[in-house]
Amino acid sequence: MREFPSVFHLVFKICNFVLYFLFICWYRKVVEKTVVTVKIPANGGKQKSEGPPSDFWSWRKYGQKPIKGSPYPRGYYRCSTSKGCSAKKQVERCRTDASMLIITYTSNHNHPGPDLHTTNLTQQPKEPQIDQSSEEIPTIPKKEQPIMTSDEDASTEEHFHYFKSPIGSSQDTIINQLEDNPFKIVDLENTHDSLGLLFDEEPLSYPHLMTFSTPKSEENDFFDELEELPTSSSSFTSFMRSSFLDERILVQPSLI
DNA sequence: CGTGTTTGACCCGCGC
DNA sequence: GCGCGGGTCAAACACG
Repeated sequence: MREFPSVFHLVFKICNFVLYFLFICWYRKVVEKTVVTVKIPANGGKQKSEGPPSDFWSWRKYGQKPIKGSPYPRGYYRCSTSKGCSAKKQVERCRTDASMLIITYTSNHNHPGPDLHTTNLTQQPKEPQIDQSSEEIPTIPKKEQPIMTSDEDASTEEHFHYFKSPIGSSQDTIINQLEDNPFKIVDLENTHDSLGLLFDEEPLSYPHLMTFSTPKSEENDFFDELEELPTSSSSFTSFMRSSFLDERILVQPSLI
């Protein structure tokens, strides 16, 4: 009769393991997306500053599709820095706030990024440009774009505000970290209008995107947790907690 | 000539 | 099964 607790414990472990596995599947599918909103100047600018600011990767556009419910198309970019790199990103405009760019990064770079120390900001690698002659920005006619000097460009760069969401857009929620309200959860679908104001408060640095969480670390977490599996009944929740903390929003005001 | 963009066609998942 | 919407492919084209 003393076997009962051990059998029960074994079943519990198996269930725990299955839950781990299911969670990892879900986690990889959903959380591996990194959503970045970019605030661009409302008064526009020349083409160079219209696209997302450089993240030091080289991106190649491979498609563009109109999105239902949005007047702006979505551009699809693939990393061209290295062949075989599966890193992708989608660039679209906020449907309600044309000054907001929503960049969704998927997958990860499988190669080392360019050396930031040797990368001159004035000589940034080619970045996806949102050609104003195309339909990417239908609201800003090309001829009306004011010609900006390089200094204006530099100042424009400071107007880009970045936001990294630990949860993919598929959940329609983002977590916004502000000084007064660090863990405010915002419904993305309903608060596009407020995003600009929200993110104006906290400029984020872009180089984070160079090294956003990799599957390797997640795998390590996964196997590390697997090793702990028999020891704690609350390991699942702690794992989830730690995993989400690892995917915390990166806010670095150092570049101010 | 190499690289990147454009754009229509195609594929696939999902809901009805 | 069918239609729809999102994502990708690939040929044509542009550019330096």
